[in-house]
Amino acid sequence: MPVQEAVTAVEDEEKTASDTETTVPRTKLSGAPTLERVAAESGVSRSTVSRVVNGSPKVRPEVVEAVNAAIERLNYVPNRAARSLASRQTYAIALLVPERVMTFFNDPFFASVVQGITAGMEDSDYILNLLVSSSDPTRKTRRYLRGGNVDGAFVVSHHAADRDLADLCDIMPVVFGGRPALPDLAACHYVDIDNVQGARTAVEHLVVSGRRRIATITGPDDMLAAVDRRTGWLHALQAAGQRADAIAVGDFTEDGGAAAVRTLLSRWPDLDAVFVANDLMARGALRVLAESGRAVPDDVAVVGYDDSPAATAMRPELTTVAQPSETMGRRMAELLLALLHGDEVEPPPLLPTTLVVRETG
Amino acid sequence: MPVQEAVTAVEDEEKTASDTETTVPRTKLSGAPTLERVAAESGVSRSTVSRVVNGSPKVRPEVVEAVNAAIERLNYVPNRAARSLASRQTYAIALLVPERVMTFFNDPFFASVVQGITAGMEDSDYILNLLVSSSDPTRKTRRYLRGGNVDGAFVVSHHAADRDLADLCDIMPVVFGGRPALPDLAACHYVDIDNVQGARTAVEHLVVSGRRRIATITGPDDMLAAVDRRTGWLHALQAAGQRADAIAVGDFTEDGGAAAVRTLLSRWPDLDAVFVANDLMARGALRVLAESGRAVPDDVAVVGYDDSPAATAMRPELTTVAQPSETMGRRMAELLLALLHGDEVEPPPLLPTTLVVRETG
DNA sequence: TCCTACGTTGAGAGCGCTCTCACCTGGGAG
DNA sequence: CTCCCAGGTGAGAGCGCTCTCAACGTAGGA
Repeated sequence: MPVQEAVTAVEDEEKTASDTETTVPRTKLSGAPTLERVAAESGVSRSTVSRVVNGSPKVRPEVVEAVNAAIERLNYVPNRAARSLASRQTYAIALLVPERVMTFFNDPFFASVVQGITAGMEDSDYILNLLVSSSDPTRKTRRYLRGGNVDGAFVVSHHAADRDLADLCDIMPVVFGGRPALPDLAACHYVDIDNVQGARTAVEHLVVSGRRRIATITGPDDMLAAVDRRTGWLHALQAAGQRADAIAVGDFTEDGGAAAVRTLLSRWPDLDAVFVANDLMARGALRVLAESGRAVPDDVAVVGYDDSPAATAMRPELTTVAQPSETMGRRMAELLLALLHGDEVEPPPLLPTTLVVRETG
Repeated sequence: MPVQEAVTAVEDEEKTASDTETTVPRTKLSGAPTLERVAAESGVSRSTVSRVVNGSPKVRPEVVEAVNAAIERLNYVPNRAARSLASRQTYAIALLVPERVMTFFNDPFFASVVQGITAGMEDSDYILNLLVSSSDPTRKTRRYLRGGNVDGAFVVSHHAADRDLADLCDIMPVVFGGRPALPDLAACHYVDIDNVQGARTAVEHLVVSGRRRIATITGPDDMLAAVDRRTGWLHALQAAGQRADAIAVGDFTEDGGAAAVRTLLSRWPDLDAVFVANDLMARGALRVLAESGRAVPDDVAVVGYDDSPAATAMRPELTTVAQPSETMGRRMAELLLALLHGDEVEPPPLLPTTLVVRETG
């Protein structure tokens, strides 16, 4: 039966060729093979080829095979724009990265999350559109997002309290990395790490090793991760029947950590352990502790959070809480993909952390 | 004159509405306004609206105004897929990030470059597609790139020696961040930082401050940046009439730097300065130097490269070479945009570095 | 034997836009 | 006065795909 079709194909090509002569093509017509071409090549209709490409079950296996062979032979790749236009889906997902995160140095956490996301999307048809938005998202970004250019979005951020982001959730499925600090949590989806448990485990470790005056250096209160870690610290101390009053607030930077531990030392000179909400601050703390003549971990134990490369770069090496950042990215991808697929999803569980015991506590 | 047109618009809406009743729309038809709609609203043809949207000069100013008003009123955003399909341009650019770079994210350098790129693209119609490719780029990535889904590509990498990437240059404009280690350089475009001059300046600084035995710790030979830095070191020493034999190869990690400086110390115990090809290795070197009882900078001066946050985190603070990473990203964006626009471009000049003198030399 | 049902397939109408071309004006040249 | 040209405009044909619907066997039941 391919005879007639083969003729059609030839005619087609000739017509194309002569068209080329007369109408002057805007770009090389020779370019990508189309569905039409594959149809001619395999002797079926465009519709059937489309079905094969999209994995419809209602095509005879032998036809599927023939079409796939033709696709292979022609090296056919579907045209995304055409597909989008016809199906009203973009097969694109926005990856929103607040500018702050980009400049936020040395935080391999986000890089890992993004890597997890990309890994999780690998087998899907979706691609990622990188949007680095400043604190005041530009007209371009907004228009882009509202203009129906993406089917969904990831938000990778520490404090995702943007008003625009909340609205975004109404237009398309959005998955946040970390519980967003949004008023209406119900509307949006997120994957989070169990910061409370992570901190709690760290502090329990300190308690078990005999520490009796355990302070903490927290992050800014507008970052939920920081708040959660402090809560974990509190719970562990309450469970152990210890006082939980030695708190200093840092800003997640090394200098902030240094300043915070100085405050701590002056108000609670008898402290014998500090749980620090991230590694960078822990480094600052270590420095000040050394300057003040206290031995780590003999006089004061220190436990950080993140298990960043900085942790092993310190002397002594930092005991810290490792976060499953890449897993987080993967879960985010899975969640969004499910949402996009229209599946009924339930909130994914909090991801567990791991305490990495090194030299400081 | 809008009377007749207004009627048309109403009819249009009614037809749409009744269609909705009978044919059952796949998605809410109410959705985005189309060119057609804007045309009806402003009483001109679709063609004219298209001209206005694309900034054609051959439209009467008053018409332009009327159309823009309608666009504003309707909150019209052009449909990217339709535009792509018709114009055979995608208005998308691939941002290729080798996986290694993601994991190797001790390096705020890349984050800055990416930020520069996004900043440079802000005012264009193009958007970025993030493609994190493993060393063996997946089928998906390849197909995506060859499938005509992007108009151009950025490659952000240390060693861009991929064979696939070379081929990519034949299909579309590609701009590399850093001179690619490709056989046929002529075919592709890049923006690079003047590593030779950066290193040379650093070493000259050492020479001027009276150092007489200046060693270097280089990076791997397959990274052009490393090779260039070593060349700069060589040139400076030759110009100063000093011996240039004290070389140890590192791997850009802290431990690599430590090992390298140990080698250096054992073979050239009289060295009084080390130029280290990146900050991370410099940290390792500093540690070993301290362990070996040498004072920095009194006995041995150390100069790093990158001016990463790590530089200021060290004690003593590291003298190092700052790279204009964000500028590099910006230039990359400008270059690719020009290429895409069809402009005749000449290779951009090497970007100058800055020596940041701190405490180590 | 006819009718219905099902499983496959093809035809064709768009999706929203760009771009060519033909058409209209009006003004200057012949 | 006619012709031509140019700027400005609209009509209409696609771009490559999806999706509905109708048409086609073919097989089962009445």
